[in-house]
Amino acid sequence: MKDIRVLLVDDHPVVRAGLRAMLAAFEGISVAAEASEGEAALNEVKRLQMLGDPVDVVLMDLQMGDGMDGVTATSHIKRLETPPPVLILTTYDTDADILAAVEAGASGYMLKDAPPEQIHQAVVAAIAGQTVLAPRIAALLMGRIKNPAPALTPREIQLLELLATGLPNRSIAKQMFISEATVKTHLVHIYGKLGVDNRTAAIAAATQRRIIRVAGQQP
Amino acid sequence: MKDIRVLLVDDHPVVRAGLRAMLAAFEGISVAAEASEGEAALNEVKRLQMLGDPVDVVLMDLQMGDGMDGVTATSHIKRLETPPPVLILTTYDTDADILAAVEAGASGYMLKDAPPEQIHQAVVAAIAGQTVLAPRIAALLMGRIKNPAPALTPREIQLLELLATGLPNRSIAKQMFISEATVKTHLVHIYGKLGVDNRTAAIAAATQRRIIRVAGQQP
DNA sequence: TCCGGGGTCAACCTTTTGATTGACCCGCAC
DNA sequence: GTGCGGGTCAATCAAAAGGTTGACCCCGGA
Repeated sequence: MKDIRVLLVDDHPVVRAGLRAMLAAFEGISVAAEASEGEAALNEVKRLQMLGDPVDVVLMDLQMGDGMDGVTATSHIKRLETPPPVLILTTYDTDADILAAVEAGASGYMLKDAPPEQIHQAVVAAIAGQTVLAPRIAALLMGRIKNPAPALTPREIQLLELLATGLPNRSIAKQMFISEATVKTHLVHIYGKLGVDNRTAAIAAATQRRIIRVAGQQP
Repeated sequence: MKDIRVLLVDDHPVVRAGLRAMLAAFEGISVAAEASEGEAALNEVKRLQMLGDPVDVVLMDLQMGDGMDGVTATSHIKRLETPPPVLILTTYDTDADILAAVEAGASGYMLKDAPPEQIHQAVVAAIAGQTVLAPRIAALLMGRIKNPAPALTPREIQLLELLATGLPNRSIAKQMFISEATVKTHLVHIYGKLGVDNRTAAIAAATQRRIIRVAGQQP
């Protein structure tokens, strides 16, 4: 039987080397290619498909130093004709990342501190078409069901993240390519969902519920 | 000549495997042991010294899921009789732990996205007794010397903490038993010291410099 | 097909925040 | 005792943020 062909996407050479070494310990699996950034990853997927030697699964980090980020790359890959499953493998377990990644079409969400067997199993399960979630992620999602989720939209979360960096509405508008009026509209919605009435309280609430992460904060 | 003996300390199996594979590519260097957390690292150093087979250098991550963190572990190791050099190898360059790590006696500070040769060179330099800093870290430290610490007063920090919970000036005033005018005065001072011009940015700056801690944030 | 939600924008008005100036009290170091 | 920094307060004006209403577009599901 042919080996499972994996594409590694991570901006850290150390992590790529680690995954490569880790996967090498298992039978029937091999690293087809590596990419240090989203755009390169997309091109690799396309290139190998063109060559008739497609990757079976993509292991994708979310945080990328520069270049296209993991969520964007995932959604691009998922828009291909015959997209491979994309397994997110990242360091953090915040809502912002998870929701965006799942919406972008990711087949799973694993944390980097997972033991080798778990990562291997996740890869196999992803190829089988299953959705795999790290236990901590699963628990987090369960908790969210019991605790009526605020249900912020991706756009709102994106805005919230800019908000937390201390930008005024005007700058947020520029960065998001929308008008200040729209920023205000989003803010009103966010305040309503979070049950607050000012930006500072919104950041506090969102941080507490792990919807966003703030500077200097550990996973 | 005897191999350089390295101790790897990182809570992520993936990263440990990566470093191991990466170092294996170089001559004259070998991984003597691994630890997933600070206390285990300290014990490994002691154990190998006792066996008369001491490690020559420690590669230490700062962020540790649970157990003793990297800074604490470093200072413990440095209190041994014949401490090996400790090279910090971490993900963030915004981390306020940089200063703490250097104070704890770290011989260097590298980022995980560094290419293999750089990491190898850093290890060699650390053993030679040199201090090695990633270019980005060096630049950051320089900036911090030029821009000395803000030196907020206790009262200002207290206010900042209330600020971070999302309270408006009026409520902060009540909780601190002062007038709203005084709250504003304090805020102006805080903004000046932190180099910002609004409350949200003040929280972001104070959080990043670990002046305050926000909800949901780990120590 | 119609409806609803997400996303966008504008006008308007109120409230809050930010910036400036000036003032007073207190304790402590010089 | 004089000066200085921390802490307190007030008045005032300008700027930003918050709240409301109403509107348009697009898309996907009932």
